[in-house]
Order: sequence, then structure tokens, then C-alpha cells
Amino acid sequence: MNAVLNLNPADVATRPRGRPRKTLEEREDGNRKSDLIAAAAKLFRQKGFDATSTRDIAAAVGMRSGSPFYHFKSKGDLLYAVMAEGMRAAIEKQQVTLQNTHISLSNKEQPRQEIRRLQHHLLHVLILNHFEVLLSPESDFIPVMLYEWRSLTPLQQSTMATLQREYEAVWLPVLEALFASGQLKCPVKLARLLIFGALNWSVQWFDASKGANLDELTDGAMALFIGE
Amino acid sequence: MNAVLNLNPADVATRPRGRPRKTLEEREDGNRKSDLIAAAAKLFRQKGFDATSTRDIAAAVGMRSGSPFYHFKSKGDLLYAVMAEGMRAAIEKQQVTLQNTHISLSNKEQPRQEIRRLQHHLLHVLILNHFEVLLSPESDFIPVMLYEWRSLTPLQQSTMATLQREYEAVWLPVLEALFASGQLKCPVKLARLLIFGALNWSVQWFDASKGANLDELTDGAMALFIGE
DNA sequence: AATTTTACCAAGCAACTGCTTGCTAAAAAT
DNA sequence: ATTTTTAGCAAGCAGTTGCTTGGTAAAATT
Repeated sequence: MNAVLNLNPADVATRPRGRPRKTLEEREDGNRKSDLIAAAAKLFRQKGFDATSTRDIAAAVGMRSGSPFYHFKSKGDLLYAVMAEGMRAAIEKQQVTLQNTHISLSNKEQPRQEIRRLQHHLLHVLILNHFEVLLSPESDFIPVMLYEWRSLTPLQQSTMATLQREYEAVWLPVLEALFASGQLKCPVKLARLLIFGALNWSVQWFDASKGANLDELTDGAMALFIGE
Repeated sequence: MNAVLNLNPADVATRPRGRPRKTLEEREDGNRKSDLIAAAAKLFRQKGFDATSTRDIAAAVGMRSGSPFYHFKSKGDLLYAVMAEGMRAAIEKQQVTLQNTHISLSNKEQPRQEIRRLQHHLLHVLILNHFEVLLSPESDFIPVMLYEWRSLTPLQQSTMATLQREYEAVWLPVLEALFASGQLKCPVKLARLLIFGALNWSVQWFDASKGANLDELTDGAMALFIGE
């Protein structure tokens, strides 16, 4: 089909028309794609996936309505990109945190009895890190993932489930050790679900602007789950 | 304005047109309104508020697209009705459960030392009841309330917040007593948030069809929060 | 210098959205 | 027997949606 049929003669005569095009420098080189992901994450979290239009997202990064589709083939793919990026960053952050922890602990040859304390400390580290992933003000990625699941295709869902299992894999041995040593009284499988529920729910009530303290939060959670 | 202008002559000539109207008996008297609420709750939970069209809801109860607006003045009001009905039922159920519990306990004059056990038992009862509210297969009302908050107007939100406080009011003295007696190690304000998070999150993973047992769930939660 | 690629824009289409209007058959009230 | 009320239906309007298409200036490549 011929697109010229869709243009009225006035428009054709006035070419070049519209706003001035930005140079590549103004477009801050190649990370327009991540700009879109960040803007989408923010809007998806604020208003939900379905209530956010692709026009909203385009406007947020200074594009016209059709342009995001140059970078992502559909709105759903953009949602998936938001979640995948969120999980990627979360897993990476957790690994870094955990590596630092292991180093600082293996330095001072723990005596056998101190293993209880070590597991306790490990859970503390994991929980604090998880709160940071959930509640640090710059990241809307994970909350979007937690609450917009159903808008993914089944295939995307199972990919995300794999990433989630990877993230949670680190927790299981810690919980098992705590259960074995009697510090954790709830069976591990159920404990995992309840604990993640308690932590994840914090995105509903936590108010970052009220300057609350993630360390206090973590201490409270530890006290609740394994009684200090 | 004259509506006849909108009808083409053929339609006018063929009147009465369309499907046969149902008699009132077929329409099962006056609870079409609750039919709409129930259907909306189911769809809102399945697909989310924004992804559910008023046409979907109408079709689910065998109406035409405009007819729900006879019963509710807007889609948002229907959402509010779903949530308000959910909270109403939840509060009522909690009161009934609690009344039965108090009666069965006051029968056998508890000695002073047994107050610990009483508080323990009360929390158990509250948690089990809350799981029933959340997970019983017929009720999609509460999950909708938990996840579709932001689609309410600010005024509707504050009304719902009042109802939620009413529901949670019963929990606070129990938690305070458990904290005072050292069974609960986490400060009450934070404990409330974390505990409700753990419980509410269950709507994400609980599979009613897999015949899981709410009593086991409750025992696990008790073990996690106050260590058996 | 000529070509190709990148990163958009302008315009618009078809489908769908919440909601309104004018009307009507059956039931209830008078 | 007449009027009023109830519970819808049929049609459609105005706005929004995701997405596509044809084109193009600037940058990169050849």
C-alpha cells in the first residue's frame, strides 16, 4: 500500500515538517533503550502495566508515540525487559554482597560452635540485601516484577521463574542450617514462602521519604523469624 | 437531542428487535447486583482491574454491554463495591470466629499461668481465620482489595483504610501481650506489618486445587513468628 | 564521495474503552 | 384499569489503545 495516500497535500508541501530532530550527541549515544526501560519501570510501578500507555512511556523519554517500537517490538516485551533487568541486577548485587561477606568471615577462622552465629549472620545479610533490592529509591524493577507477573506470556513467566529460583537458591542452605540447629522452627519450604512474603510486602507500606532505616527493619525481621 | 436520528429506518421498522427479554423469574429476582459484584471480583482477580472491560463483566452475567451501568454508576464504583463487600464479610467472619473462641475459653476458668497459652491460641485462631478469608476458593474479594488499591479514588481509599484498621484492631492487643510475655521478639508495629505481609502473600503461591491444608499452614506460620 | 545504518517522526488505522441515550416489556403499585 | 417502577437492550459516541507505515536527517561505513 502507498502511504502517500494517507498524507494530505498540505503536509507533503510543507516538508520538512515537525519539530527539529535531535543530533546523536543530544540523544546521549546508545542507552536510549535503557532510558525506555527505566521510564517504563517507573510508570508501570506507579500506575500498573495496563494503565500505562506506550504514549506515556514515549513522552517520559521525549519521544513520539510510535518510536518506542523501534527499540521494542511490543509493550509486553518492554515489560519483560524491565523485569529481566531487575532480576539481573538483583542477582548480581546479591552475589557481590555474599562474596564480601564470605571473605570477611573466612579471615578469622571460626571455631566450630560459632557456626550458629555464622548462619544467623548470613541470614541477616541476605535479608538486608533483599530490603535494599526492594526498597532503594532508584529501583522500581523488582516491585514491577512482583506485581505484574500475569501480563507476561507463559514462556516469559517460566524464564522469570528460573531467575527467581536462582536468586532464592542461596537462601535455602542457610534456612536449612538454621532449621537443623533449631533456630528456625518452621519447615524450610514453608518458611521460605512466608519470609519472602513478609519482606516483599514491604513495598506496599515502606515510605522511603520518611527516612526509615533498613537496618532496623532487618533486625525486626530477624527477631520475628528466628527470635533474635 | 433526538435519538431517532441515530437509528436507521430498517431498525425502526423491525421493532421489537433483538433477543427475547428475560422474565423477572428467570432473572432470579433482586440479586443481579451481587451477581455483578461476584463476576467482577472473579475477573478483576484473574486479569486485573484495568484489563477487565465492563463488557467482560456484563457477558459473565449474561447482560449486554451497557446494562451494568444501570446497577453501578461507573466501573470504579463496581470495584469499590467488590472491595467493600470483601471487607464487610471478612470483618463479620472474624467477629464470629472470635466470639466462638472466647466462649469456649471462658468456660474453663484459666489459671493465671495459662494466659501465655491463651494468647498463643488466640493468635493461632486469628491466623487460621485470616488464611480462610484469603484462600477459600469462593472469595476473590480480598485478593482484589490487596492488589487493586490504586484504582480507587482517594476518598474510597481512606474508607477502605478505616475498614482495614477495624479488621486489624483485634490483632494488636494479642500481639502486644505476646511481646510483653517475650513470646514475640519483634516490636509490635513492625511485627504486624511483617506478619500480614507473610500471610497476604500466600494468595500468590497457594494452590487451592492441590488440596493443601490451612491448619498446617497456620502451624508453620505460628512456628515462624513465635517459635512454636 | 557514495552508500548504508541508526534512530527516530508524522500520520493514521482498526480495535477497543467507559459510558450515555432512547426506548421497552414485564412487574408492581395505585 | 391505569400508571409507575424495574431491569434491562440496542445503538452508538468520543476518546484511547497498541502498533504500523513511509519517510528522513544525521552518523557511520565503505
